[in-house]
Amino acid sequence: MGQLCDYCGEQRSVVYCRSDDARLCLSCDQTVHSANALSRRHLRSLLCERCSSHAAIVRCLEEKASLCQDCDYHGHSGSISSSAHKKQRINSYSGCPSASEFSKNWPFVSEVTSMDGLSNGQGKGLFSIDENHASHCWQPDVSKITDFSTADGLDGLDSFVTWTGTSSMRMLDSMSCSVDQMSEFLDSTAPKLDCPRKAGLGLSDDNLFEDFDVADLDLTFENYGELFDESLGNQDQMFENVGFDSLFGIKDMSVTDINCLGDYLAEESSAGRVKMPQPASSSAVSADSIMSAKTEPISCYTSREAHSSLSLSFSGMTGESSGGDYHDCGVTSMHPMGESPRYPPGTDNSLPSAGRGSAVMRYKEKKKTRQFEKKIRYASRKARADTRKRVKGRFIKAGDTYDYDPLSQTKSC
DNA sequence: CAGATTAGAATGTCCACACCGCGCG
DNA sequence: TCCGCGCGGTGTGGACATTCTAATC
Repeated sequence: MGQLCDYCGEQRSVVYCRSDDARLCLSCDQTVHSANALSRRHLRSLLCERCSSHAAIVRCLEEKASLCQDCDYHGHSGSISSSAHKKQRINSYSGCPSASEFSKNWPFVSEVTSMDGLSNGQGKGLFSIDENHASHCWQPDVSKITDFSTADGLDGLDSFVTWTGTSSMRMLDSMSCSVDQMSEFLDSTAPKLDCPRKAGLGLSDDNLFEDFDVADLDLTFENYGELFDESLGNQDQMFENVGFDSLFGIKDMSVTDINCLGDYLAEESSAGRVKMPQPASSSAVSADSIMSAKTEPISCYTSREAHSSLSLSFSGMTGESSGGDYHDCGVTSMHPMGESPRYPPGTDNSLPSAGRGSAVMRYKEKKKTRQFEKKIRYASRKARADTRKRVKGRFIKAGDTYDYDPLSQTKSC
């Protein structure tokens, strides 16, 4: 028996909402996410049937179970037979799907639960997979998120791709990594990639980093509009049309590519040819940490758990490499599990050269004007803080009197 | 050359509370 | 629409703890 719905506490939870960090039954999912336009945008996915904790990203056809990253990995990496299981990717969705929409767009969703409480009452029995669409393509479709907020969501099974083996996309939590390290790392690795798919990564492309120095990259953004090409007019459109990957010129990065990159980096690192940034202790890689991340986009994958120390992250990184100038860019870089970067349909995913050029110009302009020295926003607060009593650097209550002797390290009232 | 140790630098955390800014009547 | 009130969150600096990096053995 799975976990009960976080909202009603009665029905079995079926859906995981990342934004709310909530596990909901389908009825409550519909109720909660029909409240307003913002909640309708929440990306949800099916709940892992094994751990009932995380969003499912794959459907194992053999086991007829929807699994999260961890459960998929642990369940399918142990033996050859299990790793050969056919699987299909499960995408996220938004909007407020009715039962019929659910079953139409996700016909594989059948045996998991009933749609008790759904308004139209059609949803008995939902989760199953049409194996006619099974193929052995390893490369999941990374382009689609079912959007039930629009009239034309997904066209049924187009959103599912089947492969075998583990999903193996170990997503990484943020870790400390200076821009210099990142730049050095990219500079040193880009030309050397010896991965069959490196062309797909774009890392072998000499032009990729032309006039694009990561160390110069200003990753401190005022808003998402600055991050993307403002010429697009509105940010929604930007998110619709531009993936974070495009920002960095890495396009068409499939899971295979990521695996190759991970493998390559592991080899290079172990051989000492690539110095990898040392992960901070807080950077323990876990799906949990990712799922709890408040902000989303930009993906960091490695190919295997063993490669978890090779993660790249842009969290807390800015374009300034000098010490003490780190600021959280406010845009951490994760594709939540099972969620794909969104690319403009039917196009390549590279930033248009004109847009890229303007982005570079805007960056350079901002770099000229930015100031990193501490700026006092409220002089009155500073004045107050300057006169406030402290003990060991900490503010103390105004009424308290401390006879603090720094040598004795004790206090008396 | 690899590993252990050490020193110094960098970064994060904590505290109290005035005040800013927002929502509400 | 404007105004006043109440409330919650923010920002402020110094000491200390923790983490990271580089140098040395």
